[in-house]
Amino acid sequence: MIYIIAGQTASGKTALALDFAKRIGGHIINGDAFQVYRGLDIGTAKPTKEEQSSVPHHLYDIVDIDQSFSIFDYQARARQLIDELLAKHVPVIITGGSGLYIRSVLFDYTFSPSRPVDMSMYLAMSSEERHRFLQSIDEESASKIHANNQRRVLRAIEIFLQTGRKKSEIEQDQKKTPLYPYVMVTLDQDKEVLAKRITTRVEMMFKSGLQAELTALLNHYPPTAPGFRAIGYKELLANPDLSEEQLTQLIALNTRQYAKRQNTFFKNQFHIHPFKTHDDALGFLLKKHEETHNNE
RNA sequence: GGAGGAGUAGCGAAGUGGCCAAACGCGGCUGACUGUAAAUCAGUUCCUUCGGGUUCGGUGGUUCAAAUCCGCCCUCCUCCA
Repeated sequence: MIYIIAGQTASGKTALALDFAKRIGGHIINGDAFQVYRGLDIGTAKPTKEEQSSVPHHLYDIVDIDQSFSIFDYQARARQLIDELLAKHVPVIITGGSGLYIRSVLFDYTFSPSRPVDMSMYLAMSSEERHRFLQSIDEESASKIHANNQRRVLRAIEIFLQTGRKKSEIEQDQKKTPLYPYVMVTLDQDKEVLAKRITTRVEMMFKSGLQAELTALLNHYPPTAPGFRAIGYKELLANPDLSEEQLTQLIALNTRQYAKRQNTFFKNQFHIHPFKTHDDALGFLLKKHEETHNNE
């Protein structure tokens, strides 16, 4: 059984995962796109060293900030890890806020090994032309992807060029049921409560030395490194003239908007059990764990 | 006290007689999501029983018709005293 603790950023996932893991002797697997980066500690609210050593943690700090890391890498590493742990009957707890990453592990998402293809011709097209081209090779995908969503249109074209198959066709062939049995819990704070928590958290990040962390990292990595696209870092890099107060507001705003998108994704893409409090969620998870234990 | 300028939807800001419930941006809300996902994109945003109703600082006028023109009042800004 895989336990998934998801929810919006700053909702209290880390603490819940820690408590639950300790109670059942489980291992925690990171389900967060930016906590995989070494050095991004304060801004990503990564579990502290002490927390990480109190329970086995996986897939944290596995790549450098200037390395690219994608769902493809995540899926492969997470699945391998899950298989190993389950084989040893170790309960697996995935926690994080990157819904798509978690989905790609649980469901039969298939990513073909990437083969470089020349996209320059398509990059040069207008978005209308590009969308029309996609229509000509994969009508179904074109109908699902808005012409303005250039990133997705391009990817659908790229898939076709790399594999010779339509994106829609590849997805058609995938199993629709989860690959692993799972229970998923989310922590849902009221909007106002979450907004306050986010602001407080951003203020804390500055107090803990977010600026200094970034400055130190910039001695080793270029500001364009993939890891620096994370909220909390990208704002600092893009707005060197803003005051700490203004930056706090900007980061909090971006975080709130991100939290909203997370909420939509979890609510609509998974079967979830939502809870408002840490204790309720923990109680539910423990009960679930007991049930599955008795069935084994 | 005098001279100018400004007050438009949650905020910023266009509009200066009819095509205005009012462009656009931000924020808010809802949604999509299969290799950048802490990303990218879409819809929506005065009220409504969907017939309509009530708006552009306030008020009184002019006009077939006013956010737009005129009078008075209120508030804010700049300059002169």
